[in-house]
Amino acid sequence: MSQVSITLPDGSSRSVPAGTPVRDVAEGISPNLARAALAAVVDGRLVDLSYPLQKDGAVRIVTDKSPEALPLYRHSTAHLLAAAVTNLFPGTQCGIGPATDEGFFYDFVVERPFVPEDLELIEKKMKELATQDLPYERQLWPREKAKEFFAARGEPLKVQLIEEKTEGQKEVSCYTIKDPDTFIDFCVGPHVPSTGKLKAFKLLNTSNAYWKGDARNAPMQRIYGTAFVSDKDLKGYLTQIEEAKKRDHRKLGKELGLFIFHPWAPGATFWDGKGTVLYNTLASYMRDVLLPTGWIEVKTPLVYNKALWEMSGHWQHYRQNMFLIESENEQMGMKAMNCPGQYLLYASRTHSYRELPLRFHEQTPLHRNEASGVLAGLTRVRQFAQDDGHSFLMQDQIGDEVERMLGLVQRVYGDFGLEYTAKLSTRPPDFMGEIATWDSAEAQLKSALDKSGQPYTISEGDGAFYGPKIDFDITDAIGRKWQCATIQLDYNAPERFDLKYIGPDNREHRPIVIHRAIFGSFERFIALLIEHYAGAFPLWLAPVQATVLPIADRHIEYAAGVRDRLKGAGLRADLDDRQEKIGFKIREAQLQKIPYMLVVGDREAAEGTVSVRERSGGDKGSSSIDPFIAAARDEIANKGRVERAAGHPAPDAMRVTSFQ
RNA sequence: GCUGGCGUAGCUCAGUCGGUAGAGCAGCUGAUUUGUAAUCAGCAGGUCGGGGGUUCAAAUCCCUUCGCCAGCUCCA
Repeated sequence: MSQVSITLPDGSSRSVPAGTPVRDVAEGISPNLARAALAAVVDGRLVDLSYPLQKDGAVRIVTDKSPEALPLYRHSTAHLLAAAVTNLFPGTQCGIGPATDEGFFYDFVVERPFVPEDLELIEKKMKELATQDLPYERQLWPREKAKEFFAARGEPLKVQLIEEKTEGQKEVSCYTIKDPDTFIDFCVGPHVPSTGKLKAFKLLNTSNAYWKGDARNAPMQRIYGTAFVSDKDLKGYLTQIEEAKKRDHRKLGKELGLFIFHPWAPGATFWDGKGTVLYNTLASYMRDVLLPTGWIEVKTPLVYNKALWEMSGHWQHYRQNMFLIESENEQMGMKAMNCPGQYLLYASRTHSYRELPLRFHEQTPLHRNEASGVLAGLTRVRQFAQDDGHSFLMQDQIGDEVERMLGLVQRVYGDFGLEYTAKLSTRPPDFMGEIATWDSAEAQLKSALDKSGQPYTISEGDGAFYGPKIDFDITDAIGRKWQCATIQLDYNAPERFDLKYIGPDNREHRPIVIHRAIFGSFERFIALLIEHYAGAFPLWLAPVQATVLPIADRHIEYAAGVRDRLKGAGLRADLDDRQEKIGFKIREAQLQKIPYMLVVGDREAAEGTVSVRERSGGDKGSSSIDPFIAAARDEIANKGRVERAAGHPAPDAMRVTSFQ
C-alpha cells in the first residue's frame, strides 16, 4: 500500500498508509489528543475524523480549543436537535439546520406548531441521545439513490436540496445518528465524532419561518438553540443575555422617564420631558455638525397629493406602507421619505453647476405604516424622523462628496464612542442605467472608503436598483444589528423628477442625488445610545445634569439658589426638596443616573459651596459653585471624552442646546 | 402580515381545582429635620387589555379583537 506524507502544525512530518483516517493520526500523536479530537483541518479544509488521507498535505487536529470548534459543535447540535424532533414527532419533515453567530437553528414542517413544553421534551431527548454517545457516521450515497430514499421517507425538501446543491455530482454526503429511528440527514458536514461530545447546549425559542426564507413558500417551525464547548461558556452566555436585558432601551426608557407608547398610537413615541431633552440635544448637535459643512436645513411638507407619490414611484411600490388621507376628494399620502419633497424644492428654481454639490438636510417626521409584527420599541416605529440629507451633484464629484460624508459618520460615531460596521452594496441584477456609470460610481465609493481608512465588507449585488450604497450597522444590547447611517447613490430619482442644473456649456444636465443619513433615525439612534450607555448618559446628553440635594428643610432656600445659578449658566439642574433623608435622595438620583449630585447642608450654606457627588465616582468633596459650573461646562464641551478632558482641547467648541 | 408566548393597581409581580383580587415600591396624609444608595405610621388606589360566550359562579375555560414580546418576511 502506498504511503502519504503529512505535515503537522509543529512542522514535523510523518508517513502513514494511504487511506488512514485522521483519527488514527491523532491517536498516533497522543491518546489525549485522540480523546480531545473533534475534527481535522486537512490542507485548509475542515473534515471529519473519519476522513481518509489520500495524498500528502498539512493536517491539524481540531479540539475544543480550536477556532473551528464552536461552529462545529453548533452544527452537530442542530443535527442532534433534528434527531430528537423526528424521534418524538414521527412524520416531521426536516428543512435546514445551520450554525449561526450565536448558536444554531433547525427548520421543520410539523403537524402543529411547537409550544414551550415541546422544547423541554425535545431538549430532554437530546440530552438522552448525547448520553448514549452515538456516532455521527458519514455515508456517501449514489445521488439518485439518496433522492429516492428521502422521497420514500416523505422528505421532499431534502430531495429538493439534493437536486439544487449537488448538480453534476455522482455521490452525495449524508450523516446518520443511530438513534432508535436512525436519523439520516443530507449534509456536507463535518461533524463531531459522536453525540457524547455535545455537553453544553440549550434550546432557546421557537418561531415560524418560511422554506428558503420566502413568505410565499410553505410555513415551517424553527427551533433556535445555542451550544458551547463547555458548560461554563454556556452559562456565561446566558448570564450575558440576562445582563443585556437590563440595558434594553424599552426598560430603561420607562425607568428613566424618557418615553412611553400607547395602544392607541402603536409605533409612535410619546417623548416625555427628559426624552425630549435628549432628542432635542441630538437634533441640535446634528445641526452643529452639518451647518458649518455646507448643509442647508430645510423643512418640507408631511402630506402630499397622490400625484407626487406616482411620480416618485411610491404609489406603485410602497403604497401599502403609507398612511393615506383624503381631502376634498383628492387622495393624499403622508410622507414615508423626505426625498420627493426635497426634489420639488430643488426643482423650484434653476441651479448652476457652480452651486453643486447642493446639500439639503431635514429632520421633519416621517410615517411608515409598518406591519404590526415588526414594531420593536424605538428601533422600529411607524413615526420617526431621520437626519435626512440629499446632496445634488455631478458624476465626478461623487468621490469627494462621499469622502466628506464618511468623515461625518466617523466623526459623529466617534463622539458617541459607538462601534459599527460598514458595508458596500454593489450593482444588483435588476439595476437601472448604464453599466459604465455604475462601475464609475462603485469605483468612487470604494476609493472614498479606502481613503477614509474605514474598514468595510462588500455585498455584491445588494445595491438598490437605483444605485450602489454604503450602510452602517450598530448592534443593540441583545445582539441584533440595526442599520443606522447610510449613503446611497441615486440615478433614478433625478430622471423621474426631471432635475437639472446648467453646466459650464450653458446647457441643461442631469444631477446625481446622494441620499445620506448619519444617525439614520433619531428614534433608532436614541434606542442604541440608551443601550450603549446603559442609560448613564455622558453629561452633555444627560436630561438632568445635576440635582441639588438639601440635607434638611432649612437648606432648601440655599439649594434653590444653587439650582438657579446652575440653570442660569445653562446647566440642566433639578432640586430635590422633599422631606427625605439624604441617603434616600442620593439613592433616587443614582437610580435616575444623574451625573452630579450636589449635597448642601449647614456647612455648604455657610461657605457658599456644594458637596459634589459623582454618579460613578462617589463623594468628590466640596467645591465652590463657579468652579463646579466651569468644570461641568468644560465636560459638556468635550462630550465627556476623558482623553480630551485630560489636556487636549476639543478641536471645535460644540454648542449644546442649553447654551444657545 | 405570519407562528408562538404574554397582558392583574402608576411600576414590578403573587393569585392553587372556576367560588366576586393581594404584596412591595410609587402616590396621598401625618409624624420625623435627617450628611452620601431605601425613616415610620395611616389612607387611597382595580371594568383583572376590550368585546362576546360557557357556567349557579370566570382574572381563571372557550371565541374574537387590540396591544406587547421573540423570531420569520420586510426595513431607518
